[in-house]
Amino acid sequence: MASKKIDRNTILEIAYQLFRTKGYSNTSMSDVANACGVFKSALYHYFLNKETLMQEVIKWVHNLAKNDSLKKLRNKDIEPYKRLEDLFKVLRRIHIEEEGGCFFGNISLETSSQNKTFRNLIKKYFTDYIASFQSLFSEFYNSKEAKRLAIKAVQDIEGSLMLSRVYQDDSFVRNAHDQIRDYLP
Amino acid sequence: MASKKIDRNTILEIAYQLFRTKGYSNTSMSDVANACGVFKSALYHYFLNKETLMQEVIKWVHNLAKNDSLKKLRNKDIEPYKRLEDLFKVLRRIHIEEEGGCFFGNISLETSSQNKTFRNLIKKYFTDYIASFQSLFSEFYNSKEAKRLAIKAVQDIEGSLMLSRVYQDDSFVRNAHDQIRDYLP
Amino acid sequence: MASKKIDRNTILEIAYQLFRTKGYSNTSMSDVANACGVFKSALYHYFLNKETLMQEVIKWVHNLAKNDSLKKLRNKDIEPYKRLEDLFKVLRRIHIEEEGGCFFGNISLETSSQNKTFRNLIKKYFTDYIASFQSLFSEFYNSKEAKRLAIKAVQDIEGSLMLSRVYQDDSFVRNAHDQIRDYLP
Amino acid sequence: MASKKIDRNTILEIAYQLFRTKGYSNTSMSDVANACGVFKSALYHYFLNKETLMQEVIKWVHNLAKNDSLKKLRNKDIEPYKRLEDLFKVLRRIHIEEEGGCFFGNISLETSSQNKTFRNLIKKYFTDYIASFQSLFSEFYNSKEAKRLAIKAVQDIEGSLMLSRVYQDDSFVRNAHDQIRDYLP
DNA sequence: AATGAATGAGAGTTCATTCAT
DNA sequence: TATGAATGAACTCTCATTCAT
Repeated sequence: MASKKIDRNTILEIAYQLFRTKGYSNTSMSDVANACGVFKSALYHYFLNKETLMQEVIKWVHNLAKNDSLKKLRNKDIEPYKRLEDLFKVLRRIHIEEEGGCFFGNISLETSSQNKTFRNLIKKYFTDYIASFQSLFSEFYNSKEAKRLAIKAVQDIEGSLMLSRVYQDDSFVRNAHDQIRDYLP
Repeated sequence: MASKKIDRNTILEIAYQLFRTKGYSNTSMSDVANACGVFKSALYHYFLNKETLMQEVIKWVHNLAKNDSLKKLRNKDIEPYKRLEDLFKVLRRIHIEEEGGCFFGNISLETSSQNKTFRNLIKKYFTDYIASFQSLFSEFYNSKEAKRLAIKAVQDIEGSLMLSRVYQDDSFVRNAHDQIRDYLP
Repeated sequence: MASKKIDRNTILEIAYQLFRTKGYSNTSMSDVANACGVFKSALYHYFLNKETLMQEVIKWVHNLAKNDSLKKLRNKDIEPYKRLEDLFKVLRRIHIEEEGGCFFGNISLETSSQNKTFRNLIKKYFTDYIASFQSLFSEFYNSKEAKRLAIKAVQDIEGSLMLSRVYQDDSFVRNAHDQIRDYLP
Repeated sequence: MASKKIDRNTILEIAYQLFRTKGYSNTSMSDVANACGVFKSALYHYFLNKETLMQEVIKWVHNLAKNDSLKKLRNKDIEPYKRLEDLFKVLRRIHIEEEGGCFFGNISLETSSQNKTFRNLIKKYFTDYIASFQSLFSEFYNSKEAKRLAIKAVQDIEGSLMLSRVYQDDSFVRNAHDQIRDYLP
């Protein structure tokens, strides 16, 4: 709790990890401050309030995914199978190794019925997520079918993450990844 | 808040609806007491604390499903297609018409990483849920394949509920139901 | 801060004294709780929030005055001069001996421009206050003139209280009382 | 909040308006900084702390009045009636048109019982205020009577401002002005 | 002078829980 | 059993103020 200079992005990253693993309601501003090694009031220098912090976290994570893993899905210089495999590798690292599952999946069920702004931001993420899968599948299917498969993929991943979380067993997620891989011809 | 004789089961039902729609952390004992028309302290006559209340709620809902909708899935006196359709009708009523999605799905992502007891109770529910689907599918497939499809079904339903919640659009759930129906030959 | 049973009216009385002497913004719920010998949270058992507490305090003081000193002003069984003198005695006790001036005067300048509800409650008090004076003066003047004098009286009292407060000198208030006494023929 | 060169007098003027309309306790250093378009910490270059700022504001306003409106009251080159009328015009502009009433009246009831320094500064203002009226009335009455009327005038003005504030009705102030005008023969 | 970050106390409020009646 | 009051910790957020740059 010493006098530490803290960076806005560092707060976002730390808050992200807490919100992802503990949930939004169950994470206090004190939790965030302590994890940052900063006084609670310092957080309010960067963010208007807890709600705003959460919104910024959501946007930040979304942006990170957009410019990295989701972007790669669309990169036609790489073989489709390889692209899928690369994404799954990232997802397994985030969702399984780091534990706590998918940030968006977790918070969507907790917050989307309470807070319209959150829901809209989460929606934007899922729309991008689905669109990226669709882009990949479009290389093999027509637009409509590609979209159907993309939705199915996201749905499968999120559903499997839930079961993996409950059963503390990665195999659900791994199986979901396998199934999605089979969408490619 | 008046002097109302309240029944233990009524508390469970009311608490269930609150936990389902608002989440566990976001529902206070005051919320429950108010919704029950009872003083907060009265709740502590029936339940040791909030955690216990939640556990009892989980068991209660599980039992209700077990003795009703899940039971029916196994009833060979009724045509398999009809059984599925009946279940989906119930699910749509609970998940969509009453809004707020699936209690177990919602709370599993919120609480299962925080509270081992909750997770184990939720696990038992999903095990029963999957087993009931498996029982149905066993009438057409071998045991292993039936289990695979059962897991897929539950996964699809929960994944689709998440998307329906985020997009405020029932079609994801309806499509999931359609897909599962197609598992039957 | 021990386990003390506290009475709602006691809270109102204690809060009244604090708000009167320290002002509304400058009196914290902790101040009130400490003065009551009660935990802060206990106050919220009786009052929704600080604003509500203040509103209830205003109503309570108004009612007290209405049923006591203001009522006596209208009592025709007593000689007019005596009635005025009795009121002034009470005012001097409250405003001067107990120090801190007039609750309504003090809070009206502090809060009436910020909070519409407060202002309306304060307005009701002053309307009653003026009406009581008017009732007395009506025994000697026509209605319109009685009202004019009543307003003048209240205005004089409040203005003199301000000067008495600033100069720490009772004579302003005493002079105001003398002037009002001269309104009677 | 941008990098603005701010002038000490500008801060005083802005702080004055805030303290006058919102009250001392209810105006934060942040409020002042925001209204000035300056960082909070910049204020501490000009003023030791909030208390000092307030003291300087009081002195500044007092000085302004002293060298302007109060000074004019004593100017025998102008007809007494005209002088009074000029003052009232200024008072109406400040108290009514700009809303929020009289700075000194407002803060005297809020702060004079809490802070001795404030009270003494406010006292000095009222002493000057009364003396100016006295100077005018001395042209028609002996010293003692002139002082009595001067006090009455200030008292009336402040009392009427309170009622005008509570009733959101200028007529109290206007009537007070009319009454004072009648002190002149 | 001025910035922008940090401080630490304290504001109002809500929480789960306990206890005397 | 049920009530209504009290508890004490924790919550979100704001305050006046300080400090390194």
